[in-house]
Amino acid sequence: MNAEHMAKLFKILGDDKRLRILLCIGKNRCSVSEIIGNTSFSQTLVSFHLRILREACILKAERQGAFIYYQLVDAELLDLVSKFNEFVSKMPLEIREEEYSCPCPPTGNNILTGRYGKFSNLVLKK
Amino acid sequence: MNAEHMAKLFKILGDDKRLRILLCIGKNRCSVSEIIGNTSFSQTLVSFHLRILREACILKAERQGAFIYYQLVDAELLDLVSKFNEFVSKMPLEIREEEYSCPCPPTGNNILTGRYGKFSNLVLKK
DNA sequence: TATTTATATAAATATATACTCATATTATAA
DNA sequence: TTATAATATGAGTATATATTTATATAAATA
Repeated sequence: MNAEHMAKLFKILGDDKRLRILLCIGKNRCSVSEIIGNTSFSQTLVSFHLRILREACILKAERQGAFIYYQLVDAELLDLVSKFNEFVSKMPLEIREEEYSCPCPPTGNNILTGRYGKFSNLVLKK
Repeated sequence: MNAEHMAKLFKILGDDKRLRILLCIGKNRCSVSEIIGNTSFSQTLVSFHLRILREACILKAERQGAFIYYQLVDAELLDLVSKFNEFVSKMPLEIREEEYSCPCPPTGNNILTGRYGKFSNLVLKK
């Protein structure tokens, strides 16, 4: 596996607004106006993120009159994202919270003391 | 789909060094020393990233004597990452390059002029 | 052809993230 | 018990990324 290449893709997906733009487009073909309307992000912000997605070859653009339509280069990406969504929804809550911090170590304990992990109730193994 | 939650996970995976640490651990159980040895990252850097992965509930830690062993909380993540790897390896080269910039628009042209996209050879559609 | 609509872009700013440095903790060995 | 090995952590710094601001381009319309 190539960590560098993957990290680039993950980094691009690792922004909630960019993801919302991607999910908004889905497997369809959307004009920038539609995206702005659906997300309520500013025009410049949408264009900024669309450029990033386009330059990463995740989206392709096509002008039609005054409008520019965007769609996925490879729609399989959506299926992968969907699988990640299932995975995330099964994860411990912490990563889904504002200040996610899995209690590993949990409050009052320390990783160095041997007891941590919300679900494992680990104890020091000698 | 929850863009915010997914973005958090993608963001954590969107760092090549963190990914290399994850791939190094794989479905095994690795001491920090092993990770340092395999990656040749500094001890502090490895600990820094391990903390991030641990606090996101991606990794769990277990002390055994002086050593602390790390392993995936849910090994299915590796399968997902592997699928992403396949996807990335099929992508146009640009995202895999140092300065990835899909020629959309390509050099000399402009997205506004209607011709861009390495593989689509798009022309203006009226 | 002047104006408006749709969109892009460069540059400035704000914010978040990665990395390093110095130091602390725990366990083990001498 | 002291020293050493394994690891963690807080804080500072460097770097990258997101967002906004101001402006530009292209097409459509008046």
